[in-house]
Amino acid sequence: MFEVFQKYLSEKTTLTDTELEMIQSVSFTKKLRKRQYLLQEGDAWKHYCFVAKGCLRIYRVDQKGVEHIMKFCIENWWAGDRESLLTGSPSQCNIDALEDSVLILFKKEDYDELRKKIPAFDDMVNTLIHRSYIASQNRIHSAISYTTEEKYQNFIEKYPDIFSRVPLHMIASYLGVSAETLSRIRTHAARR
Amino acid sequence: MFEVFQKYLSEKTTLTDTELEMIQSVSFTKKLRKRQYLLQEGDAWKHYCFVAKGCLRIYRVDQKGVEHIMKFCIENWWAGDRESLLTGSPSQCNIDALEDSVLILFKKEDYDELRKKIPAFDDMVNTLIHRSYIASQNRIHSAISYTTEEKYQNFIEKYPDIFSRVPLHMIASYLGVSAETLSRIRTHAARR
DNA sequence: AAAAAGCCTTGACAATTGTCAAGGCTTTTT
DNA sequence: AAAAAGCCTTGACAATTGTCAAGGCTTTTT
Repeated sequence: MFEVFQKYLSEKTTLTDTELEMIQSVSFTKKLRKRQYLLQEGDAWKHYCFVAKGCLRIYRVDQKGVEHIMKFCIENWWAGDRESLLTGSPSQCNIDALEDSVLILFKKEDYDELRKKIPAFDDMVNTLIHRSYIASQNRIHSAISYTTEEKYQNFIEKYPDIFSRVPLHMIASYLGVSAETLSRIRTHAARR
Repeated sequence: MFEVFQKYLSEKTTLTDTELEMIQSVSFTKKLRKRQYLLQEGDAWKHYCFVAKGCLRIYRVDQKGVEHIMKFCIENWWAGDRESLLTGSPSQCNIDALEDSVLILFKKEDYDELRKKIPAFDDMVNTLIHRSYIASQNRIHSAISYTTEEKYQNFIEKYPDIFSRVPLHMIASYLGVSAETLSRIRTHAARR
């Protein structure tokens, strides 16, 4: 499965064979069956994790036991909890697999080492975090500005590939509305 | 006013006098009177901007003409639009001053040059973007998980210094609720 | 193959929120 | 000093949303 990651790298940057070999040598693969956990609340997260196949979901659970989905991660996305990774604190997130999945993992130290040794890799990672930040800002904008219907339409437009493989009640959770409300918005929208 | 930025730098990293001189030599100061604009929708944003004094607000305007506040920036915060900066596209944001303000600015190219030449500065900037991302994630969590009252309490806890100098209707906008609803939540909360 | 679990929709009703309007107080402008 | 603008609150009412419950369909498990 490393070839999926290799393809991803080749689309994002240019590496020599030696550099690619360095990257591969510190990577390791993990397979997750549907419903298995990659991370549970309270544990510290210490890796970088690339999704080569499948679909993960990152969520937090509130005091009432309700799950709130922070992110879906399909092929070519990165999963993990940056807060726990950066601060070393126990994670508030759970990550589990919505489908059987294959992941390419790096220990934080190895990954940081790669960034120091391979400038092109470092640049790529920099761009990545920038883009993640921008995506977050746009999601915040959606959350505070859009009506529920607009949030839903925006999600479909932006993530058609996620929309088609994830249950609707999870999309509702991601958008911050109840499953029933999303259902009603859908029937309402379909009628027009 | 550069000394405010210098103090900020000394708290975040360690630099030699030469490095500090390099940074100062490419920086420039801008003063903004209350209600003046730093950036208007449609213009490209090409700087990094540190707030040495005052208070700015970054907001977007929707189709109905309603403003939605993305961020408040007080002393020691960074203002700007990373999306426009990274992609070169025209900004969807407006930035204006809520108080008379003093800003330390860098052209993007100069800033990037500093990062290349000064590893400690580069590390600092890296940490900064990471923390910004984490803060965004937590705001998303608040937006999709909390009740309006919880969002409000969370804001006061996290940003007491912003809370005390910004009008309530702007905090309402930041939280994604109407000013009237926030007002009612406040009277309700005060009664207990 | 049968049973269980998961997913989505719909109804009923209560709770929350937005909108419009008005009024009082404070701050800014003239 | 007077006028204007900005800010916050409150009422009335409609619109939106959440919660609970039930039912039908599909997928997964036994």
